[in-house]
Amino acid sequence: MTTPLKKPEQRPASKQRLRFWLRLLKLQRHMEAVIREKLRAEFGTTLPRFDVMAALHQHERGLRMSALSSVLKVSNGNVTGIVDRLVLDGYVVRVPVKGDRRAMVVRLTQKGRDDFIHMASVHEGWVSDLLGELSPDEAEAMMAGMDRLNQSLGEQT
Amino acid sequence: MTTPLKKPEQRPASKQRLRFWLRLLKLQRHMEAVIREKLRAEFGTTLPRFDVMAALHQHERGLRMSALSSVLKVSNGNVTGIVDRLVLDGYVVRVPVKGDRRAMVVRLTQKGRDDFIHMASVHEGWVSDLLGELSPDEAEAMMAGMDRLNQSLGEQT
DNA sequence: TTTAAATATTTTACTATTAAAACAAACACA
DNA sequence: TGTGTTTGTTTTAATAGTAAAATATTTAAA
Repeated sequence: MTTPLKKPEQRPASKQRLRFWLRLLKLQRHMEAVIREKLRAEFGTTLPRFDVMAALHQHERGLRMSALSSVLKVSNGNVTGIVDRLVLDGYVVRVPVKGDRRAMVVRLTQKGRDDFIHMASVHEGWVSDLLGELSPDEAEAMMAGMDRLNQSLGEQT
Repeated sequence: MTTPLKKPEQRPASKQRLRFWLRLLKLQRHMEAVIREKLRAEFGTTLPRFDVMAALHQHERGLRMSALSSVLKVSNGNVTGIVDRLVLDGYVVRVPVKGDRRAMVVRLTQKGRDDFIHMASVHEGWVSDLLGELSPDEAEAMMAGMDRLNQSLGEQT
């Protein structure tokens, strides 16, 4: 123990980091709530559906179910349900993988691609508006910090 | 239109802010996943339960259901279910409000208080470890940015 | 080649989440 | 005093999320 007195500042670094985390959570939750609501109101869709479509848009050739859940960092069973509903609505297809009868590749349909491109551009505007307070330099500085944290988190676990 | 040329950098600020948002999400999701898993493994509880208990711990006198959902920024119905389960397990109680037979105040039980205090201190350690890369100055600088953003979000909506 | 282990996905059971509807009680006011 | 509106909470129906079990297939090993 380095501070044997009453309770002057027991572990300031730890308290500060906790405050940091609570601020981050507040910002993230607020932004996410706004984006969810706008996706619902303007496009009748949801954030997880948007996320799946975004991942598939980045990987034109499609992704296996397991790759999709790993990219999105959610469970396999979760992705199964979301993809089921996207298939129902004609935004994605499940394609059997030649040479491995267990696996399925999920891919955007043309309709899925067209709709996503439109939604993504509007979405970018929402995000930009929400972060309007941020100057480019400030954004860059904070991103550097977040990148370091993300990297250190990747190394753990 | 200010940039009538091909597509040199259509709206760089907007792209940068989008990247900022994706970094923030990644960090938040990773940290949240770790914390969820630890809460489950070490304490057999969940993040929403922890959040409710944290809110009630800050408000010793208890909170109405509606105040609770407003503090946590989740829907009324959501809180109903979480509180139901916390009541079942003896961590919180619903107390009728004198003078308004519609309302209920939710409060921590002694057991709830004791357990929360213990969990909260361990939780603080987890968060501190996850953010170990962050220097105090850096944390302070980033928090200032997040505070400005949180404030500007509060003003909108 | 049969068997065992690993892999890919889905299913199951449960908690969490929302929006909207349903209820009950309080309030406003003619 | 009714009666219509607002307020506080729960219920309902749907999607989302998890861990764990189940299934099917592939790979490895004996």
